[in-house]
Amino acid sequence: MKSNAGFLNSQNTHLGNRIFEKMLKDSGIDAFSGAQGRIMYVLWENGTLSVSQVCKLTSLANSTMTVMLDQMEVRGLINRTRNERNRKQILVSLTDTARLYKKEYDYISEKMNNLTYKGFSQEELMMYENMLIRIKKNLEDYIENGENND
Amino acid sequence: MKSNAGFLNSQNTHLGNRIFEKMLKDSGIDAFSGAQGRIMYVLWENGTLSVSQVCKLTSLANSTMTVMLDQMEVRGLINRTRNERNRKQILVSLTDTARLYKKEYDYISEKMNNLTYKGFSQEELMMYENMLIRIKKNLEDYIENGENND
DNA sequence: ATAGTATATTACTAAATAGTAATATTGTCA
DNA sequence: TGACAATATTACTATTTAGTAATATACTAT
Repeated sequence: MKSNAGFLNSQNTHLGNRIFEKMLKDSGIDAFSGAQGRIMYVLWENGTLSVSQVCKLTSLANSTMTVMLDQMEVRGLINRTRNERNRKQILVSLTDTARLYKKEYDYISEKMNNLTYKGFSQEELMMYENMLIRIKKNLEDYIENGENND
Repeated sequence: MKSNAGFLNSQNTHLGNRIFEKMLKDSGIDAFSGAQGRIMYVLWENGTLSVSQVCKLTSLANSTMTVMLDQMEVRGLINRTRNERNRKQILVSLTDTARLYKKEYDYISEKMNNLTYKGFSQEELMMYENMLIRIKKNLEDYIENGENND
């Protein structure tokens, strides 16, 4: 299959990240970055999670996550506690401070969506999302078992 | 507009990058990385370009580009020469060495596409690409002039 | 000629991301 | 009990990406 969708995607990621970081900064939010916001997002949506669940839901590597959680703990955004029901796991939860930022984050996300998907109908946006979900599944499947049967 | 397409996209980027880097490594390619490959890609496709054109075509920031080109020059992948017709510009061109890698890069890209868009019809893939192009335009427009008229 | 603009580099700082190898803790199962 | 697997941290290294401010060079237009 020949396509430059992957390249386009990489471009959009760079552009989008730069815009989003600037939006946060311009909104006076210096308590957290875009990358930290994405981790907070899965915690806002799902409540308390184990570290590996946060990795899974953000698609970040374990080595990345430990570093990010360290920072966020120091900045008072998350707490880490051991899961008493399965003491192998560390549970990550948002602090009250972090919870306060949800509204502002949602507002900026919406602004970001408005400019990113300008000209898209509801149907088109849903179609796009569905494709992203299918792509994600393909990539995850490959990482889990596909590497060995090319 | 409410959507988590941006979040999905960020996930797919992480997963895709990890897979692609590993594919390069597993293919024995240690002469360049995925990020460098994307810069080489626009040079393979367009021939010699000025630095700002490479920035534009990769959607990377200028500060990123200088660093990347420094590395690639040291590794013998690109040359920099001053444009004699417009001596403000530096022209970036691929070395013969870099040109040799095109076939292998294309092969790996195709493998990457096959797994990423598994289950997609030609029409769906084209639709996806078209949406990415529209999104890119929206983001570029915003960076160029939209920041001041929200 | 000079002022302003465009192009690019230099020289920083900082953050995000991933990989690896070693270690600690805990749970599971034979 | 003892071996193994799962979960997470620690302690690195390296790369990618962006921002900023200063500087150099070259073109343009008045």
